[in-house]
Amino acid sequence: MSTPTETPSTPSRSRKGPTRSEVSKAAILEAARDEMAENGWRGFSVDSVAKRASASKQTIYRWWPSIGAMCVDAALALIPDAPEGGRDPQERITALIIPLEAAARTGHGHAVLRVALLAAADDKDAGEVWRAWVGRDIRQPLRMLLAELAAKRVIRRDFELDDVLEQLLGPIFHRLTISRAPVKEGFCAEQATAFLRTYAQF
Amino acid sequence: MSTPTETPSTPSRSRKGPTRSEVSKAAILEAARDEMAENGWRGFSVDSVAKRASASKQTIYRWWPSIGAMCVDAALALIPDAPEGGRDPQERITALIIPLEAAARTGHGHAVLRVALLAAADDKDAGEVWRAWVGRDIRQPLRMLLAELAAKRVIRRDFELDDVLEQLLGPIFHRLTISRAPVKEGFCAEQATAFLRTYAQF
DNA sequence: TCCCTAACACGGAACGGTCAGTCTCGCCTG
DNA sequence: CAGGCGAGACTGACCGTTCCGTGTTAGGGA
Repeated sequence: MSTPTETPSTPSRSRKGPTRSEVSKAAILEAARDEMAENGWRGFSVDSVAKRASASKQTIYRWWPSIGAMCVDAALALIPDAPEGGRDPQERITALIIPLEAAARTGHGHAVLRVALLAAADDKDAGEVWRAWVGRDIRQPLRMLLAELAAKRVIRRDFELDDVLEQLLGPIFHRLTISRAPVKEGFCAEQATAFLRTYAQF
Repeated sequence: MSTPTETPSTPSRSRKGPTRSEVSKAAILEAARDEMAENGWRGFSVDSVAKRASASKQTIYRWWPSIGAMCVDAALALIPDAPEGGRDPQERITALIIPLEAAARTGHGHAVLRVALLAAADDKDAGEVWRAWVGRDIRQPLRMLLAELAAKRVIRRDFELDDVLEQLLGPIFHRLTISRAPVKEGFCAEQATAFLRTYAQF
């Protein structure tokens, strides 16, 4: 997984007492994913997660500032690392977003990602966790790549980075949340192709 | 407004007793919009809507099968009718989705639409109401239009209608929900342009 | 025409059940 | 001995439903 922001604040190891149990944390995230898939966002309950993970609610609130932040972390753990992009511009753009597609292609991942997106849109903390991840793993590398492509005259220079991001991510998020249709293989590659056609030089 | 599906089932006028109060219904929808904008989806409560509208919860559940369905109806009432599209393909596609942009361009509309989208993604009834509206007001006219453009060789024939829909709607929904940035004028026109570039004949 | 009555909408209030977020235990670990 | 842990109590809020008393309307009998 792509180290989902250190948000679950691992406490500094310069004090007395036991360390926080990574075992409990993992059990909580696992239970959270199952509850997310079963009950959606509004129907999601901390009590159920605690019970399913045989953990105490206190432990959950020790790791995360809000349940939304926990939901996003739980989902981010399903997203694999990005592959090495080749030389082809289309391949390199696809490589940035294909981890999302990979996570979304199972029924479980589809549902978990949906709830995480709902959390990110509905909960302040969750939104920050999500945007931090996107910023680091997608937006930043995308910015470098686009700058390079613009310099090479592969794409036009008059683009707004965030507009491009929305064009690449919007469709797959729409599919995950509103239409709920399966994400077919190559979906993200299509978005990359569409972007290149849109912003091709002349 | 674009008659948001008759979903709030207006009962047939062939029975005894008083008619349902359209005044109450309007007050409820108004109150619902305010609560949506203030509290988001998970923080949204029926009790608060009832109190704010000086209505009884009974009345709410008489009109709508679930609070999600009510939220979607409340938001749909903000969406104006589509303008007449001109002759230009780009204009005609833009005309289909610009009502969404118009509704999203105020702070209030932005927040209300966001919650409606969350409801549609999270609640079964709400999702049906939303998809029914999109199907009637956007998907169906879009299908006709695309068929015409394909026949005239303006666009390629190998497109999937729902993929196009996602490409047109995904970015604005992403902006409403995840990035929460203001929707600038011409946003939808850009999506239409991007689509035409992507699917242009060769 | 007039009025009675059954049927039902309304606001308000209450219900049992669930949940969030906090707190307190007693135990255990480093 | 500081602090994590599971367990569970607690308060206030909420959901979805039900009941109440009042008001409004169509249909029917005189």
